[in-house]
Amino acid sequence: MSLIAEIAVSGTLYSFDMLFSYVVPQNICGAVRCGCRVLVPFGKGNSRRIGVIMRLTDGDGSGLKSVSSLVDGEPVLSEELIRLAFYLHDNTFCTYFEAVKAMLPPSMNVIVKEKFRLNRSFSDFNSLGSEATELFGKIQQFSDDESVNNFINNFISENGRKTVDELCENNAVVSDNVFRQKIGDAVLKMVRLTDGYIYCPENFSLTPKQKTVVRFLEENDTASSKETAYMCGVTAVVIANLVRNGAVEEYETETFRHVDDFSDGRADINETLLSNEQQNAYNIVSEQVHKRKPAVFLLHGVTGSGKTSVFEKLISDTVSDGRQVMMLIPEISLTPQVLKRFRSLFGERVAVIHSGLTLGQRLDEYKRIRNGNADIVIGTRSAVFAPLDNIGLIIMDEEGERSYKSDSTPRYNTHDVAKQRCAYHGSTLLLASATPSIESYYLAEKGLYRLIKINKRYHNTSLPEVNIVDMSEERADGNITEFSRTLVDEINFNLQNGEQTMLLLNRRGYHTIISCIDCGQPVYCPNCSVPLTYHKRNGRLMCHFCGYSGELVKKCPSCNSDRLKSMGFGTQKLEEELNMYFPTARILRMDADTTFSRYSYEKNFTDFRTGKYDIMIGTQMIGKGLDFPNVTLVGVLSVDKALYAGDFRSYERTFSLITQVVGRSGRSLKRGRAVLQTFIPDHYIINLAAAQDYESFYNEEIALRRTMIFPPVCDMCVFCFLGTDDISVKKGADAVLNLMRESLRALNPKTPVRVLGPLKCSYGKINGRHRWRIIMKCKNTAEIRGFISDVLKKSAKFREMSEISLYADMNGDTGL
DNA sequence: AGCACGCCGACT
DNA sequence: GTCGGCGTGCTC
Repeated sequence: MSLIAEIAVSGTLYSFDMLFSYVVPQNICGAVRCGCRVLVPFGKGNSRRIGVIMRLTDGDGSGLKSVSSLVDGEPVLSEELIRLAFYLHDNTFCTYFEAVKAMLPPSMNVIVKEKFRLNRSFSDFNSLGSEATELFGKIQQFSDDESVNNFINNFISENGRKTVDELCENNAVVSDNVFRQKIGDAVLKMVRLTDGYIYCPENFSLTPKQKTVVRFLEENDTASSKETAYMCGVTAVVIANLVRNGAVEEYETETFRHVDDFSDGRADINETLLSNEQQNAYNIVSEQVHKRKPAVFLLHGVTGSGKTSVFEKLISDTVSDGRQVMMLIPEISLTPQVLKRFRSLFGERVAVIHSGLTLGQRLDEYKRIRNGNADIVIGTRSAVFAPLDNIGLIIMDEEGERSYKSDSTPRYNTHDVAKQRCAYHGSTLLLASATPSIESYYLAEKGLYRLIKINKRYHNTSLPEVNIVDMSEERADGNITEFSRTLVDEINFNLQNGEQTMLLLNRRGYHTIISCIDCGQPVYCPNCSVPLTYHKRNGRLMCHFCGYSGELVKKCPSCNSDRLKSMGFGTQKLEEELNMYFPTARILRMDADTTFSRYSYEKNFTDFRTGKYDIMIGTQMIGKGLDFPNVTLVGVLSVDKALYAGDFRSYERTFSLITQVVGRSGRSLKRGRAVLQTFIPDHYIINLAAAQDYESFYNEEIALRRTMIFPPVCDMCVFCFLGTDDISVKKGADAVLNLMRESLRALNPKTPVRVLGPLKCSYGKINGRHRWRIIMKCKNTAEIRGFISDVLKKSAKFREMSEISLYADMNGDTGL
């Protein structure tokens, strides 16, 4: 009998993934525990791979390979998180290792490197075969360890590692494992011209692209590599070549960001005063938290109802009961003031997890949580895996946001993971939003979630007064600008009264695209099926999906006509019109083009809040969770297109967007106003959003979902096929469709399963990969998940699928 | 995905 | 008689 470890091994494909069993060698038996990372030999070549021990059993180890070495003294995953990894594996169709990896901070991605050295006292040549003896002879010619290591590594890459392994087994060569933890590499790569170039430019012969870069650096002295590449419209290769021939040098700066900003001082939770409705919500949830039994609440509060104050009280209450709190928010970079607020209330007991931290900082926060030094965790989606061991309460703010659904492997839904954790810890899940997801409200209606409402705004201000403006009338009256007369009047009113205005644009219409007057075709990205957008800042056409950048074309690529026009409500046109209407207004433009680093958002928002601007203009991002007390007017320039985005959730999203952004208006003492510009003023979504009438919207929408059979009435699994050749991707999808039809006949599930497709995805090509999808309406049961897993595994062996990748996504986006 | 095995053609 | 093409099958 020996100790057997069942291990989630890295680098496996879903089609052959499983837990792999290894014998634990005697010398590390005492130290090995579940949740520890190990190094194991894998595959024919026995290359070393990292893995995580998921189970330990006693058994017969004959025929099994042995664990090579132990990486961690202490487990990196608790028993609960290991269970959660199994859950992720079973529910999101990912490999065991992918599931495990999602729960660890990114800096735990160790890179394993094997380092070889020669045993110089080795003499037992009789035990070696002829090839091994010959190789040993060659290795002996190197005098230092470094060259020995290089030679052996080269030998392995050319000849495989069989002979080297023989030498290792006989102790002629020793293999050490070197782990390189990737931490602290969150630095910004900067470039500048070298002194050598500045003094003697004539010594360098440069290609045209290199010249652009050099000219750019002459003007700007220094810039980040990324920005330089962006501004010059070149790839990183050009810069790398300049570095190689010595004209440009690279250096690094810390991406500086103050996480621990306590400058707001200390705040006292007792100063938070609750309204009757808030107090009632607090009482209900708090009572449940103390019961220590899992339960889910849906807090539906109108915009500006002060949900955050309820959260604060609940958090304080839960931690004083000796339990931990997790607060999840959709996008952390947009809510710095929330963070500051929590820091000032709870100080260092708060840990923050989000992508803006450096890897080192993230690891520190992770350790603080694991060691029990932080009992309040605030973070985005991935923070749901925080290594807390005694959770009392999980809060999901703006629970209807789609960012809670992961769109890369593992494709989990944060709601479901949070529920798993609550079930384990006996904790309360509090979902909160002004516009809950249809799914959540449906479950609340069915009595599975307990619904709590806050109907009044905190300061008792009424909801904004909304004016819906029919843009077709404006056009008919000869107004061809994007600003209706009503909106212009309202903005002028605000300018005169020193009050602030926010303007929301639809992202699609915001970008300028170039299209041909003669054939009507827009200029497309060569890798993706989206039109390129014109960037004023670098004067180039760029693709937002793959990062392609090209010269501004002079001729239409489809018909060669030179009559091109810029289309869309682009930046330039917008600015011209703003200048025309409001020549003296101070305007803050928030878009990806002006804000290179996402952290300039924070500064911009602060500047806006402190009154340095009169008008803020931007896309979706300005609608989310921000609190600007002096904003009394919100203008929605156009969101019509979002209603027809081709996903069954388009209405839901548009309703939510309009409701949220209109709710930004008049959050303090003055009543707000809003102007909604639209070409379809009678559309019920627009009217219900204007009235902030969530319940009526829900009733309409759920009726629609029932007749059409869409979630939450059923579940939807999307099978997405990707590959370089469009026709073969379609063929692969067809083959898999056949398989599905056949196995479904044998399966005969309790609820009907409907399979649609294959359909081309709405973005038919991204990054040069064509995309097709099969949509399956079903009920998300263990049986159906087994079926899906089976289809994925079987189809990987199809000849038609050899060059095509496939993933399944349960209840994700169906349109993409 | 790697990696090795294996079964056929073209070379010394 | 051997080198190397890439089809097939496995990964504890």
